[in-house]
Amino acid sequence: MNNVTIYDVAREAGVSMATVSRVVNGNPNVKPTTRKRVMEAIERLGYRPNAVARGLASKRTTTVGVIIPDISSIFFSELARGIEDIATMYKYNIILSNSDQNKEKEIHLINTMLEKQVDGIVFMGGEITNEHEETFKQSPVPIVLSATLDEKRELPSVNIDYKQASYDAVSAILRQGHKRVAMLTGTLEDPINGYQKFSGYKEALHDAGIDLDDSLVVIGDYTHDAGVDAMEQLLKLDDQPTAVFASTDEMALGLIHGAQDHGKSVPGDFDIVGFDNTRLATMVRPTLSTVVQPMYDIGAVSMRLLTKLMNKEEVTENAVVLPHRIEYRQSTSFSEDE
Amino acid sequence: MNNVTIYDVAREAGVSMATVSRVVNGNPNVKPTTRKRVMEAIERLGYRPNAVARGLASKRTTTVGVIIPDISSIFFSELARGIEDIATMYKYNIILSNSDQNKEKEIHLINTMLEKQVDGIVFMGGEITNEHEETFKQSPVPIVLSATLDEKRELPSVNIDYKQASYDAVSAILRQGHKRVAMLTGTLEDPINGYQKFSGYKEALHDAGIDLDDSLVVIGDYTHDAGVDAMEQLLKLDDQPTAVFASTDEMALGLIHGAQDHGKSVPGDFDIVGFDNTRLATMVRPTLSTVVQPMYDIGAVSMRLLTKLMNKEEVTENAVVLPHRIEYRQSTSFSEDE
DNA sequence: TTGAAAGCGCTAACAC
DNA sequence: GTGTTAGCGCTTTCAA
Repeated sequence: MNNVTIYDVAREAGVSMATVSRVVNGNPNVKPTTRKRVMEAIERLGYRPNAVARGLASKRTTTVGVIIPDISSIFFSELARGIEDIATMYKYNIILSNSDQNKEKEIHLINTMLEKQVDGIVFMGGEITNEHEETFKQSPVPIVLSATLDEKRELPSVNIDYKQASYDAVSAILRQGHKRVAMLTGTLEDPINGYQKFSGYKEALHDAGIDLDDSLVVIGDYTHDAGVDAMEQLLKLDDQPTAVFASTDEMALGLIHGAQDHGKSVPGDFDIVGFDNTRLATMVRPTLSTVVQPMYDIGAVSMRLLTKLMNKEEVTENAVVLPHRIEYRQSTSFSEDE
Repeated sequence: MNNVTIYDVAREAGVSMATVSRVVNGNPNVKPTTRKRVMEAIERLGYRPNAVARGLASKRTTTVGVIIPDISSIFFSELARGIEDIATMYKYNIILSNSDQNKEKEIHLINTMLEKQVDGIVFMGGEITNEHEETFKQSPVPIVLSATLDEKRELPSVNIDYKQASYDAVSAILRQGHKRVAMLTGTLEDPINGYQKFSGYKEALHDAGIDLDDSLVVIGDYTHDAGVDAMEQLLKLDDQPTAVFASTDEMALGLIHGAQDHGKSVPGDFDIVGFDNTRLATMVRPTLSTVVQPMYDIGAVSMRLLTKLMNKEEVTENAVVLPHRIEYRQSTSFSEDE
């Protein structure tokens, strides 16, 4: 068992625990010969510092909490990897928990993590309610929102401009002469995949002088099957669309496959554009044209921002907005919009 | 800030800290009226127990470490979800770290987690070297291997029988009359995706009286592109295969797309079978026939096993082997092998 | 450059 | 049913 304490090392090396502590923590104020003696004692005894005791004494745990809707999602797991890599770089460990975007779970998880004395939290979620804000406000440690919108833009956060990205994608489609562009979106209750992206779609239509046609708007639950179903629904229309914009890549794949299942071809019969540029985008035929959201970077920047906040460094911009772009692949008959 | 301690609550409620501790920990030996008084004081003061102090005093952190090759992998993230769900069920939190299957990182991570006083570890990795075993042996807390092989079968672990699964898949293909069955495998250094699965392939061929043809064996790095490249390589052969078995789904998708890119059809020209049954298998056309590996369950069972070990419960079987089966979809021209 | 000593906030005997 | 009292293993002044 692991019962060697700093005290045992001190005795073994003939010094005080304070000195051992200094050596372990790389404090320069230790005579080299002493340091050597201590190191040897540590080695001999197989001493392993107890981070819990250290945390209690120092009030820092070098651990941050990460609340994520679903780690098995191809989208969020990429974000998580970005978070973890930067955390590792700054010597932090991560406590990871799934929330399923359930408000009660989210609040509960924040409290659990605060009990565990995390030094900060990265929060990925859906809607930020007043209750969320209340909880965030009570937190003694910084919290940054990652790929998650805070209406008021006062909380630290890292995102892209979803509405603008959506607007750009739909505008690019329209510029190719498409008159009937459908959208497969999330529900309007979903701030990003629903509200923001749909707003961009509407605005792009409006600016192109095209009326919104409700029959071209389908709501999906972000699964591949939702895409397949949506395409089936669109194919039943008398006046079918000639292009479809989906708010996630996975649904876009579903659209492509739904079309293919009915003998239609992409991009022959439909131009399809997705959103996110997950790895799925190149794992389909035709490969998917999509809006690039830099998931890994969003995670990485979120964690970097959190380290600054934890160190009480000066932060110029609290609400970081990363750039987006459109990657043209085979699912669209056009490939640039200059 | 959060400076309310158990002592403050005790004073506020007019009881001792021991009583507050009892209330907080749900100890039944507290008079209901007292409990109520304490609860109210807790509420009034906004007291939040400090899990670090509790961990130091009780020597239990209700936290377990999870070492994973890459959380952004569609395969491992599903496993992680299984682990996390069961951990939550048993009131544990998870410290999650990526190892990239790098031995030094793996060993380092184990030590870091032990410093943080985790109550147990779930380890996902590649090869278990002697150094790994040495480290595992030194651990004061239980470690279970998840989707990871320990040659000697002495460490707690949860897997399926990869070799048998591979054997079953290839045998099923051969039973359809295929004479030239190729395999896209990992390197032989990879215990599971390389060695085990390839062994099953060889044995199936052997039992069917077919000689191993080296030109039909391609090694890939588990990416979609590796599948595309492998198919290109196979298409150059004078004597082409009529079926290909891939050791992961993602590579199998690559095979399908590689064939399609060259105007070949699946399953017309090639029967393709994958391995894992990740969500990708149904996100492709034709949908992928594949060996079902219950990733979520492997994660869940691993964590369940760990809880038993942490509780020092009796464990009958240390090396758990979960069942596998083959799911037939559109990428094979046959659909059962009864 | 080093040591002594006082906590950090809680749990867990043990006593009453 | 409740209180007292040692620690848990470490960091961190403060002195020397």
